[in-house]
Amino acid sequence: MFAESRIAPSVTINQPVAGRQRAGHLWSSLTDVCSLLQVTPIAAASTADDVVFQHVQFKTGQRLFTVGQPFDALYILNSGFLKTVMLDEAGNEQVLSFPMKGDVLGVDGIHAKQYMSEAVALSSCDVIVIPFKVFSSLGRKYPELELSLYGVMSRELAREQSMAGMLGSLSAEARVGRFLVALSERYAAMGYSGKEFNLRMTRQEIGSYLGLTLETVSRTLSAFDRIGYIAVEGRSIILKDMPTLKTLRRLPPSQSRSKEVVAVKKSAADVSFDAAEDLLAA
Amino acid sequence: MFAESRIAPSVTINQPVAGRQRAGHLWSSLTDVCSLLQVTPIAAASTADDVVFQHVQFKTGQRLFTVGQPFDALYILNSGFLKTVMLDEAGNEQVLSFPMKGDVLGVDGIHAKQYMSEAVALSSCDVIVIPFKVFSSLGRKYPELELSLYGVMSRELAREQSMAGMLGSLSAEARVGRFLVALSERYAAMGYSGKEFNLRMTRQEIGSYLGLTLETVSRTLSAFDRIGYIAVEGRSIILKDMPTLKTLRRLPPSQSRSKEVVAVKKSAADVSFDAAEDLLAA
DNA sequence: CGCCTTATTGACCCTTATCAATTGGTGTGG
DNA sequence: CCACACCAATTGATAAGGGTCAATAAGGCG
Repeated sequence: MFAESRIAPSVTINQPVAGRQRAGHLWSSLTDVCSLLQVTPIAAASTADDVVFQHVQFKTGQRLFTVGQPFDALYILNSGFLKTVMLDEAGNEQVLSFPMKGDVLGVDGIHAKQYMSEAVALSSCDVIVIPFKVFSSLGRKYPELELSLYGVMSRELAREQSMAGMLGSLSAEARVGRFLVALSERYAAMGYSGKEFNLRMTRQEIGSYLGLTLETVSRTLSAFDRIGYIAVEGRSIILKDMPTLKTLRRLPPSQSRSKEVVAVKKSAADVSFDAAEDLLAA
Repeated sequence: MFAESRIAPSVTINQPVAGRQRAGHLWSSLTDVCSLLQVTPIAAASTADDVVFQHVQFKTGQRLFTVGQPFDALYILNSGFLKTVMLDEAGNEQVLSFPMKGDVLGVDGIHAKQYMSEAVALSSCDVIVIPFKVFSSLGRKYPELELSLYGVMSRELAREQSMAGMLGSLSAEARVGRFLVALSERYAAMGYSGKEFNLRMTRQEIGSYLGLTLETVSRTLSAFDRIGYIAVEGRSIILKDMPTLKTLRRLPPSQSRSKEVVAVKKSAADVSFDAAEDLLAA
């Protein structure tokens, strides 16, 4: 039983935390949760292995929580794929993120005591439920733990910031290119192939996430394929030129070049710039 | 001394926390900080009035911290105006926010132990420095305090999310309109007039923040003025039709209308829709 | 007082949204 | 088991929103 609940972290990182069976549900220990979060296991945590967290399964299309629902728990994704969405005043969905294994969900509900977004399963999912009350009392007991939540939120904030930067200043090609590379890196971090993978979301959802229409996403993918940066066939993607995809030139829309930094890094930048022009010419 | 350091919250909200003079610098108590953050004063805080936080002054153009600088403190803006910016790979500035009194700065540095953005003074500023070590130990002593940091970060995250939504789906007019209204509401919350105020930032900076060019910002403001939604003259703004500015129609770019919600709220929505068309016609 | 930054406005056109038609895939019911 | 319906994706035609370039005016600030 102990052996099962304490698999070596290096192994658990690349496959779902097994947890243990009890009363027909899966449960995870604090140690399991830490390894899932890639947090250096808390020294004292093993003494608290009696604290267990419940797993819940969701099928495609189901929602973990919805906008306005009272906030009471954080969720950690153990396996499967999700999207999180905001709803504007007209009820239109705007995709905010595509959480994957190890990601924390529901953080935006802490402030107003109700969730500000919705999390929708894009596949069968297994999530660990962390009641917020339990979490914060644990945080008091293990300062490293609360620091790690600060870390998670801070990272999330930084991600959202660079997302805003991207939406504000990059061309469609650059957005799609970076999106693919980001996905690739996350798959790779999970132990899957970073070169070949299947998209779990529709063009519509990608477009909503990137601030583009589904047609533009489709066209851009087709263009990338034609040029040879990738191979697409429906939702299957093979990346062939990640460096170029990652650095595709921003057509300088917010030309907010600080006058100090004008002619910086000519060589490296212009390589990807030329590549972008090829793309447009094709 | 007590009287000075514990001004009634209702008063301190609308004017800089005075703090107390000591060794040529201003200092604030924990109670002062709480009132600045609009956090319900911590019950036990008065017993900890020996904990004081240093104020620091910055002049226009100076930076509170820069990208890559080791993270060691959070900052709370006591008076003045700032911008925070990210730098892309080419060194171009992208404006992320325009912090005002009571806002917390530096949160994005927690995760990687170094600041991910820069904070630049747009006017003379007075900020309170909260060494993060001090903060987290205080958090352990006063759970309400740490909860309030969670709250701040969570709110910040939600703000950033709706910002991303706005960048991804709203027209230039809608962005500028909402920007003005948001500014207005923040000025009002600080006790200033929400109807008439001066912009503290350039068109360039507004554009960078909204994902537009300075020309588009300028043109949009001129158009608003022509129609009568506002009166502009350089950086002075008078809002004349806030409801319309706030609800200016989103030209449906990411037409991700969920099929359930199609013909919702006709009357209210179409009023602002018509208004938007007037704008474009003018 | 004069320089330099900021703002305004016009002309042009490129990128990307919009509208529309077609195909392929999947699931369901006759 | 096939036909039909439905959804995702691709691709083309068209146009407009907003970016780029440029010239001028209006402010600050040393």
